[in-house]
Amino acid sequence: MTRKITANMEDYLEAIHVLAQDRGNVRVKDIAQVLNVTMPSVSGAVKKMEKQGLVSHPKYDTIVLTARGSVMAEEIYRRHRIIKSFLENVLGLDPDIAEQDACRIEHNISPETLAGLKRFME
Amino acid sequence: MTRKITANMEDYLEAIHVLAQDRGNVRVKDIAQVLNVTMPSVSGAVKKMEKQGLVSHPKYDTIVLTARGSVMAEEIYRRHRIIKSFLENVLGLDPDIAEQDACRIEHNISPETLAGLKRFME
DNA sequence: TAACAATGTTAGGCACGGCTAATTTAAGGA
DNA sequence: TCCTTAAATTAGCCGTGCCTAACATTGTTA
Repeated sequence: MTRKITANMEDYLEAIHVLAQDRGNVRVKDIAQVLNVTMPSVSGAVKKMEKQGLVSHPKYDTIVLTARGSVMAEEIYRRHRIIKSFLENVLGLDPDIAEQDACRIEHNISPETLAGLKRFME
Repeated sequence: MTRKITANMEDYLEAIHVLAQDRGNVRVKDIAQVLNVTMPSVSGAVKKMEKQGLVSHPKYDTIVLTARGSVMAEEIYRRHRIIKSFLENVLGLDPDIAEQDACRIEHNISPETLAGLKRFME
């Protein structure tokens, strides 16, 4: 039932989640800025996510995560935080690099490895 | 000069490298088997890699890495081994899972993080 | 040597995800 | 109210990388 989602869509989902927390409402333009893509790219991605029931987006309006989208976004962001924290606090990496790497690794890590990282930090 | 390469091409390069070490000569079929794709997919990928000067591949013949391809493949495989070793020996993960995760993470990790992992294991 | 099996390639199509250019809508100011 | 501008959308294109179906080549074997 939980349809698989691409790494790209995970990025969009996460960006929306973070923007919503920071600024309240989320527009196509904001996402484009954060993800460093053009607005048409965001439009297309959001449309796809809407079909998958992850966001709600009335035309020309702001974008809101559905319950399901929210759950997924939080899960992705949770992975992100764990990975970043590990890189920063355990490996002692520069926060910017830790952030960058977390962004990419978060899409490709198994629950087991994630649990391993977490265990390690306690 | 070192043209950037996609994660997918890295997989192909690595597979060829490993196959060459294991069995000596490498055929389209072998790569297809290892990467779990069809032969036409391999044909296309190999053609692209040939254009980039990474492999040599006479029609209907075996595939051989060029010097440049070899250097890149070894570098990728080195990353792979470090990551796998970390997951297995430091985090104590199952070797199969460590292998799987290494395969995916190796394409998305910065030199800094890699160095961090390595440092950690000494 | 002729035919068959295995291997490889080509042709053509699909999904993803990016882009630019052109159009549409919404919102604010004269 | 009308007009300008910012934001968003649509249309259309491109590259990547996968697939199936059809064709070509190689090598083996009867």
